[in-house]
Amino acid sequence: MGVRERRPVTSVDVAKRAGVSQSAVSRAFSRTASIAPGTREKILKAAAELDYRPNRIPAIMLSGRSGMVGVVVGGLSNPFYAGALEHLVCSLRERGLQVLLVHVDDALTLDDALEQLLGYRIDAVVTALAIGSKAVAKALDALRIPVICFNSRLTGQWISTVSSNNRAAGVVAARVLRERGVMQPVWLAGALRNAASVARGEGFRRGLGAMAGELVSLQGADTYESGYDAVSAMLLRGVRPDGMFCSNDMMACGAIDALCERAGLSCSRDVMLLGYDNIPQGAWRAYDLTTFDQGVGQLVKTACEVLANALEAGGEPVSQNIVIEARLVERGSTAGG
Amino acid sequence: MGVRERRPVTSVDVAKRAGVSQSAVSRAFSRTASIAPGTREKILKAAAELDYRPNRIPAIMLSGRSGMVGVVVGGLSNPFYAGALEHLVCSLRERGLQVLLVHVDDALTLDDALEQLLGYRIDAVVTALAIGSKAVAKALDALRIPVICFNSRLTGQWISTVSSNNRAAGVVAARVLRERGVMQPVWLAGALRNAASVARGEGFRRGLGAMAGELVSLQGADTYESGYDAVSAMLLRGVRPDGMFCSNDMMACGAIDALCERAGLSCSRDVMLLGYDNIPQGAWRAYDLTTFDQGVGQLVKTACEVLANALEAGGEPVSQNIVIEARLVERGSTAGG
DNA sequence: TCTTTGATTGCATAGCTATGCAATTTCTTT
DNA sequence: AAAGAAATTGCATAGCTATGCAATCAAAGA
Repeated sequence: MGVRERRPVTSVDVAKRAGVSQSAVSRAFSRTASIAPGTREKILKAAAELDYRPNRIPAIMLSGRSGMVGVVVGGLSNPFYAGALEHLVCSLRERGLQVLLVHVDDALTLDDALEQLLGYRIDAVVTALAIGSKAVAKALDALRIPVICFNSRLTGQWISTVSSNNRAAGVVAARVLRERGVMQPVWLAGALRNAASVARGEGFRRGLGAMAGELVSLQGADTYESGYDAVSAMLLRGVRPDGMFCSNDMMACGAIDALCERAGLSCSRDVMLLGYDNIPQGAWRAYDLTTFDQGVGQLVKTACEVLANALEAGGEPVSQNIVIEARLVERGSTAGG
Repeated sequence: MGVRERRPVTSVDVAKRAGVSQSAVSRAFSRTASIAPGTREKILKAAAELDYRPNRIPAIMLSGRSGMVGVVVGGLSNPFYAGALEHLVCSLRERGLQVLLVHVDDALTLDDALEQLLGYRIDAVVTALAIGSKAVAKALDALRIPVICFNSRLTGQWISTVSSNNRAAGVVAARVLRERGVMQPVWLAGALRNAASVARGEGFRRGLGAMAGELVSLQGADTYESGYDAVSAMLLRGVRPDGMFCSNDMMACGAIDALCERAGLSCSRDVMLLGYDNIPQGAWRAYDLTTFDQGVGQLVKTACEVLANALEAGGEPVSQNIVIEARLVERGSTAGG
């Protein structure tokens, strides 16, 4: 048998074996093309025997569309983002789009990463970056391909956003605490440049109304540790809250642990507490956290629809901004008693 | 100015503007090619003015190498996998490899997904699937490209594995519990087809030695809920453990919560408990979980090296199996008192 | 100055598929 | 049965870059 050829199987090989032209092979694998059922069957049989897989690369060259979407993530350590990514990958695949994944620490990495992705002629970009600056927006807009951002305030000709109604949720959080007689409310903010966090804080303050004067604001950084540390410091300063709203669930868990461990305060009995994101860990019995569910499924589905619209716009920039209401999920941390 | 052309900028456009040939442009963007510094500068300037990005697609056709690696994940809801993915994406990018991400629920999805990925001529596959069957191994091996699996027993000409020493860790877990006077050990297993879990259980049983007769084995499914439920059922049956080894941290957290809530048992004071994976949540104060750290960094680094080897093998199948020792991380859940 | 060497550049091509168009075959209709 | 309509098929080509090869040019040595 001589040397085993490693040359990949092409449509020409299949055509030869099936006794048809190369174009027939191409059509056999296309859903829309016109081809006789018998011919298709014959070709698919030959293809299976040769273990032929249609090569998408030449098609990309011809159409200029790769069918790949660049997905930029940062902070997968937050289960909310990990879950969102999982949903996103599935939804995009259902639409025949592949995910080219990039992880980003800072703006520098982002530029680099985008350069590389552009070489692959990605059709669009989806980002779940919590933090976005004007520079980032500019870099994304310069790509001249559709960009979809979650919970971001980035703007641009090509940039669409899908966000939960952070401000409204903040108002609701305040109402819940007021209704239950909270006298000393505390707001635990996320990273300074996290637009969603800022909006949640604004809503909370507004919702507190007359009580806003009593509000104590803490600065966190979106992580469990930052929540734990911020609340520990607050306790050392002698502040004794009876109600808290935390910009996300990770920090909320940190806050609960600090309250308990540093001051013996029990969440719910001594302090009512709300988080945001509805991560699985918030439902763990040790935390039993009241929180806001952004509806990851809905969020991702909407993002995909926006994306599909933008891709069909035929090279014209599309910019939509969609807001989805978050749903309050009440658990033990606001049950009182 | 007429109609704005949407045709993407090609190397020919840059060549024209810079007054050189198309090949010169190609060489200007290549690190190895021979080109005069002045010429390169001139070309890069023209390229920047036109906003030209080298297109990798034609190069893929010529070389047959896409520079993309298919990464198959399932269960990103386990923070261990989410973290591993994050590391992996970064490490691969440092080596100039892009990540084409696929999420998989079951074997069916996998076949579909692989079909699609093959169309993009991926150079290799990396999987972090906890669960692998013979059918999966066969499907992967049939791709005739390097495959790297984490913590798996999949075998094949093209399949390499990188695993932590699950059995040895199980032995260590048993020793820890024995040394601290545990009389009623319990093993909480992960999903049945999870090879890593099986190995951990075997090691644990072996490490218990004479005490293995007392061992109570529970069946979980790798999730928090499954751990909570399995332990709750055990408590209902009247079993009162004083030492537990859980196949992963998620289940360990569920176990701790069930012990406390269903039987008022305190982890550490009444029950010594170990997990596996060292997920961030295990370090949260509410759990303070002793666990085994697989060393994600090391694991991923090794996987990338194996991958690089395999890619350099020039089409010949490569199969390595590397085992890394897990490190015991002692925290409060085994502190006693 | 002439030859030799090395560096730089351009030409031409390969790589594989999808698709417009024309040619051919099959089916319908009268 | 003939003509027209519809379906099917093959031919030829575009799409963009990297690279072997030959040609050109500059520099160095004789």
